[in-house]
Amino acid sequence: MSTNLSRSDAIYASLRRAILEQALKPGTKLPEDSIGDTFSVSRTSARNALLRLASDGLVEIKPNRGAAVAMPTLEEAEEVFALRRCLEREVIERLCKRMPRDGIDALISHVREEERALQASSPRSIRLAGEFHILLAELTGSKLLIDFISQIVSRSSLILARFGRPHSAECGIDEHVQLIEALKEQDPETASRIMDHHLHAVEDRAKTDDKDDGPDITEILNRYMSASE
Amino acid sequence: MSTNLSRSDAIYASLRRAILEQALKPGTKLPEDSIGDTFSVSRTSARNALLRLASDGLVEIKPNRGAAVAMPTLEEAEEVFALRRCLEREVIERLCKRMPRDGIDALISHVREEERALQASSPRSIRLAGEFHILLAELTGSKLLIDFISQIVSRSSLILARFGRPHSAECGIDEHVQLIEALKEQDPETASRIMDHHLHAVEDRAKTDDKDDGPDITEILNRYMSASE
DNA sequence: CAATACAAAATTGCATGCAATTTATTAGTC
DNA sequence: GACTAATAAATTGCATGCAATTTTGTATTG
Repeated sequence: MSTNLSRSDAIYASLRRAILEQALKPGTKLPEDSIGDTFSVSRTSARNALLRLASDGLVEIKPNRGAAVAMPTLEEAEEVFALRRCLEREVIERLCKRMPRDGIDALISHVREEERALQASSPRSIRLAGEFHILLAELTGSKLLIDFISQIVSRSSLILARFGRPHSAECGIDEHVQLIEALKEQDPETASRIMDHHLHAVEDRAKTDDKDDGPDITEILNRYMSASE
Repeated sequence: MSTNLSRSDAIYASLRRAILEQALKPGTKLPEDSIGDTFSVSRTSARNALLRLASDGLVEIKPNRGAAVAMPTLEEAEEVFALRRCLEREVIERLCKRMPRDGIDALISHVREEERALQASSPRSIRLAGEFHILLAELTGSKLLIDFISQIVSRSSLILARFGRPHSAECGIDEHVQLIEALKEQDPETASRIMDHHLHAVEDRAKTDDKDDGPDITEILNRYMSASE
C-alpha cells in the first residue's frame, strides 16, 4: 500500500525538489540518458518524469531537441504574478470565511520550520517558503485550488531562480507571520493587503538581476537521489 | 515546420476531442493495447498520451490498474465551478480594461459557428461551447490564464458529461451573445453578472439529472438486485 | 453450496534496440 | 581565413520484449 513510488515517480519527485531548491538552474539541459544513468533506470522512466515536469511548467521539452529546466521570460513572470495575486486572494477570502480547526496551528508550525531552515542556511528554506502558500491552499480543502496554486508557486520559484538574487530568502517570513495574524482575525482586507504587498515584494526582487547557468548535472542529481525531506 | 504532430500528440488530441464531445463517457476504460491498436501505434505512444490527459484531469490512472475517463464527483464539481467563477471573473475584468482590436469580431464569429453546429445537431457544439470560454481567455493574452481556463473548462465538460442531460446545449448561446455585448460596452459589472448567471445555469444543469452512477457498480447492481425481470 | 486457494489470462511498468532528427565536426571551395 | 557542404556524433521518438502486478477462472475443501 505504501510502496506507491514507481520509479518515474521517484525521479519526478527528486528532479522537482532539485529544481525548486535551485540546485538545477533554469536552462540546464536534462538529457534522458544522463538522468537514467544517474538514477540507474532506463530512459523510459526518465522520460516520463520529464513529461510530467513539463506539464507542471518546470521543464521545457522541444521536439527532437530534448528537455531543459524552463527559463521563464520577464513577460511570463508578469503573467505568473498577476494570476497568482488573483488566486491567492481567493484563498484568503475562503480562509477568512472558514478556517479549519487546526489551521492556524499548522501555519504557525510551518513558519517555525521556515525559520529553522533559514538560520541553518539550508536550501530547504527556498522550498519551504513556497510551500507556505501551498499549505494555505490546502487549508481551503479544494483539490483543484491546491493544484493550481502548487503550479503557480512552482513557476514563481523558477522565476526567482532565474531573475532573483542567489539564495535570497524568497519570502519575508515576517510577512507570513502578519498574514497568519490577519487570518486569525478573519480580516480579509488586511490579509489581502499583506498578501499583495508580499507578492509585489517577491516580484520586485525578481526584477533585480539576471545571471546564467552551469552544466554538471550528474553531481547535483546525486544529492537528490534519495527521497523526501 | 508544420509537421509538429508527433504520434502521441495526435493520439492525445483525438482522445481529448472524443472525451470532450462525450463520445467517450466517464468511466470508460482506456487500455493501452486497445488504443495502440486502434491508432496503429505502439503502447508507448498511447501511454504518453494517457499521461498527458491524466495531468489535464481528463483521465485517471491507477497504478497497475490502467487508465479510464475520469469520473468527477459532485464534490469535485462544486470545486471546479467555484474556481471557474473566480478565474472567469478575472478574464472579464481584464477584457473590459483592454480588448484586442479584432476581439469582438472573433467572439461573434465563434458564436455563429456555435449556432451552426447546434442547428446541425453536431457533437461539435458541445466542444465549441467550451471553446468560447477558452477564446475569451486567449483574448487576454496570458498564456498561463489560457492554460488554467482550458483545464477548468475541460473538467467542466466532463462534469456535464457525467451529470448533465445528454446532448443538452451546454452553454446557452444567448448568454454568450449578451456577454459579448457587455464586453463591447466595457461594463464589467454587467458582464460579471451575466457570467455568474451563465455558470450557475450550467452548474444547476449538472445537478438536475444524475445518470448512472458509474464505476461503483455496486450501486448499479443494487438497482438490479430486486428487479428480477 | 459457499468459501478459500490456486492457476491462467490480461494488463501495466520498465528496459533495450533501432530508425529519425538534430547538432557538432570536418572537408572543400572561393 | 571565412563560408558552405558533407559527414559523423549525439539525442530523441517509437516499437517490441520481458518481468511484475492485478484480475479472472477453476478446482478443492469444509
